[in-house]
Amino acid sequence: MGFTKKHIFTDQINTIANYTKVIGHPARVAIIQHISENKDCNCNDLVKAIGLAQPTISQHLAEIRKTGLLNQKVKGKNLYYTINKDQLNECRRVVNDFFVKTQVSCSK
Amino acid sequence: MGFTKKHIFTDQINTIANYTKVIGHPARVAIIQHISENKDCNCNDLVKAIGLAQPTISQHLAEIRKTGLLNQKVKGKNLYYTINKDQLNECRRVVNDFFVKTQVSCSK
DNA sequence: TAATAAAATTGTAATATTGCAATATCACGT
DNA sequence: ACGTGATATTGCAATATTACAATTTTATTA
Repeated sequence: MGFTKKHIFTDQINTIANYTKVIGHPARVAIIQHISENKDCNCNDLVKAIGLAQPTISQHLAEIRKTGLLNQKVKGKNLYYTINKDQLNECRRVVNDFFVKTQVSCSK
Repeated sequence: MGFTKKHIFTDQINTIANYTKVIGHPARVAIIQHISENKDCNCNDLVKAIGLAQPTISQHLAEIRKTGLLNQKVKGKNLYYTINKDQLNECRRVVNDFFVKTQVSCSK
């Protein structure tokens, strides 16, 4: 095989896994942190700061974007990224709910 | 390539990614939830409850074990799993710190 | 319009992951 | 010791992921 059998799981479970999967790579953690810490951060800045090639960073950015965690602002030929705070909060809520639910269940 | 360049990231970032990567697969989310919700849950129970083959469940269990999130209790020929609450709490703390740090940074 | 600069896309190689059948291991009961 | 049941391991096929070079796209500026 090689592919994940998503159809056998509930939407709720897939949602949790989708969010955590994005944060499940150090480059994407570093990208999210760098964007949050630096106003007017573009792809090139991330390439320099993180040390992966430009296509690699661009690819990771696309993965993060899929979950709605990024906003883009075009200024001339530059594309500046910021964190979508609402979506980050939603992501945090989903992940936190997983922890809370699990902790409550296993304390019964 | 194909492998993750972990050495270019800080330990802190790799720790976050390691924890979230484990939760980044729906089968592992389902396994963790099922174990937390059911006392005396063994591998066979998970196979029946989740619907993946026994070797697949066993493999996912091994991945979750690597992060220290599981305890094992041998009772005869059965192996019962429970959640390691301390480690789950540590995991929650690491992931929550990531969210807090990111939210604080991008609100400046 | 040509040169430049930034970022996405394409193509590709290497490695990792997912899933399962078959087998091995381990502990119990007979 | 033998059979049984539970789980881990092995081996393998299919797919996904990671990373980068080369190229394309897009917008800007000379």
